[in-house]
Amino acid sequence: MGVQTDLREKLISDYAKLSPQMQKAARYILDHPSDVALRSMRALARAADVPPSTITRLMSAIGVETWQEFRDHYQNRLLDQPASYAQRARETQRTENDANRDEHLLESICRTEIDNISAAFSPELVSRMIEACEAIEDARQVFIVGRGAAYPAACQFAYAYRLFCDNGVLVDGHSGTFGDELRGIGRRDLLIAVGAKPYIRDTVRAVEFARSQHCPVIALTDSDVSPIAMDALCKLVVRDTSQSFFQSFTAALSVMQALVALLVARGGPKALQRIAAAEEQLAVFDTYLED
Amino acid sequence: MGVQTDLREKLISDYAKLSPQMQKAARYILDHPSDVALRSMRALARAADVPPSTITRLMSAIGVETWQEFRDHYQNRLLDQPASYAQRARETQRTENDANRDEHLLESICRTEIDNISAAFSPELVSRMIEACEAIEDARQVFIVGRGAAYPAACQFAYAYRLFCDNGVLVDGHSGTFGDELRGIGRRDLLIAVGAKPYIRDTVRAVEFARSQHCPVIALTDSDVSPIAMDALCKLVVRDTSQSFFQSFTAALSVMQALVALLVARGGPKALQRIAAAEEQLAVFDTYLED
DNA sequence: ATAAAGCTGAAACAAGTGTTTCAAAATTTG
DNA sequence: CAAATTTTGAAACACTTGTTTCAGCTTTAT
Repeated sequence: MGVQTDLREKLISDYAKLSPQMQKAARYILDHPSDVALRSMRALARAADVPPSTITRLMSAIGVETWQEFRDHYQNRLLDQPASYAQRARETQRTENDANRDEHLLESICRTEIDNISAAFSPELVSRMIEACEAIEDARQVFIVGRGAAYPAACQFAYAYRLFCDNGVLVDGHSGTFGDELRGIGRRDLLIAVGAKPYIRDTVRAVEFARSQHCPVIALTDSDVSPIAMDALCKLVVRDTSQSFFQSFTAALSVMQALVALLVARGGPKALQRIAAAEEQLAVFDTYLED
Repeated sequence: MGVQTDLREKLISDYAKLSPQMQKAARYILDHPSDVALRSMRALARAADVPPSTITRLMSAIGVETWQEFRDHYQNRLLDQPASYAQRARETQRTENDANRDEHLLESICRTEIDNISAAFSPELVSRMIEACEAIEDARQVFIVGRGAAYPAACQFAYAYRLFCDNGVLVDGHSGTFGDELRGIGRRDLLIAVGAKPYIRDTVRAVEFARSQHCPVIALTDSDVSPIAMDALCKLVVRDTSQSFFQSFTAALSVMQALVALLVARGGPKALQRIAAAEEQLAVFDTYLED
């Protein structure tokens, strides 16, 4: 059962009880952990100046079934994934009885969602989000497009953005065709396009049109080579890994919300003031339930 | 120019000139860089759903002699950039000047979002989600309501749900008033209501109306005592903690997506069949961009 | 010293690796 | 429409992989 003992610690504590050759191997592993993750067992054995069989013996000595298991552990450490994702996935597949199947699925979804979010706030993405903010702040008008499953994320941003800026336009095709809504788009404007595979034709067309009018594009999508990301000023590539048939737009939504938060933070008191005004207006329309 | 050309950039810039299969491979590599460093070429090919030869061909297409060379490049990248999330968090906390203020904010948003998601998949919520699924499966019609900031989450569910069930209705007020859309709601139906503080009057009214018609309610909201959750058959209470002025709907969206995944999983092959049919229909309408 | 216990490394193994080849299929061209 | 060209994936390849086996080599205890 999954007592997630750290194999490195195990290696250290058992070190004294190992045979000389195994100690040699163990020592090399302790000194060169990344070799375990990246090189083959034989290559490691060569580097440690030890026959391959010694490594195998070392494995069983520290209570590890197979080299694969050991390597997986080190690979996950390198990726900074606290729990062995692959291993857990296998575990989940094993217990396939009907009673716990649903719980397993949800647990696995949870892990995936967290992974997706973590990846979305990687240092690289963070700096790209800051770039995106700068572009948004400089834009005359901000168009937001997202169809199908990506619509909610686009919608979320548009809704929040409009509470403190009045230059946001959600291109949703509700009011006639796309062409109408994008009319007049130009180099001083900005298009935020959201979409993952399968790419919806309308979204790609909107991006292409914007580009043809020299309007810069911020792409929130699933790949660097997504058609939406082509020639984009700023590519916000997020994971949409999911257990189900549908892609997950959780990370996309999260990034959208983060952009809003960032814009407000950078906007200072002026932004907050505008939000207050917007809220007041909504209150006038009796939108909210008073407590 | 530098021998140290970034192979990733090369892959992106040459992407358009590659053959379809190579694009498939290139795309997988771009989306899963750590697979290059950690897994074997054949394993990667399998994951990318491409024959091994395609990878070899891709190598020569981008001017790389051998897979080894390519892999080494990615391994070095992985080692150079140990920017583990936790580590980075500690680093950033040290420097507290204005330049890093944005990074800090995003960092903190990330943590909060992960917390929100984790809480949403707690054992208690998991079992409630399973209850919710059972209710949805038994319902004659499934109405989904969510206004304002909660609209995207409602929308997301409605979109996905409609791909495999035809008894879902998104109550969004687009087609006239709420009253119209909820007409005929009754004890055999189900209302899924989404909303957090500040509660929007329309949503609460919809819940009250449903209740008056003896229609059970599933509430996706921020508190057990939220007006939306009153007398609900099933309360899915998620956190919406956020660094910004706006609540975060990430957890709500995630739960919605999880519900969909669960419904599909429980629906078995029949559900998948329906999805296939829906996809086909979308293809007929030329919705998607072909690859 | 000598038998018992273990440790060690060469060799053998089945399975998996990266690469090349080649004929069929798909696409483009004339 | 057919011919020329490109693209594709299965098969074959030589080699490496992780593991097991086994005979020789310590070491140790009597």
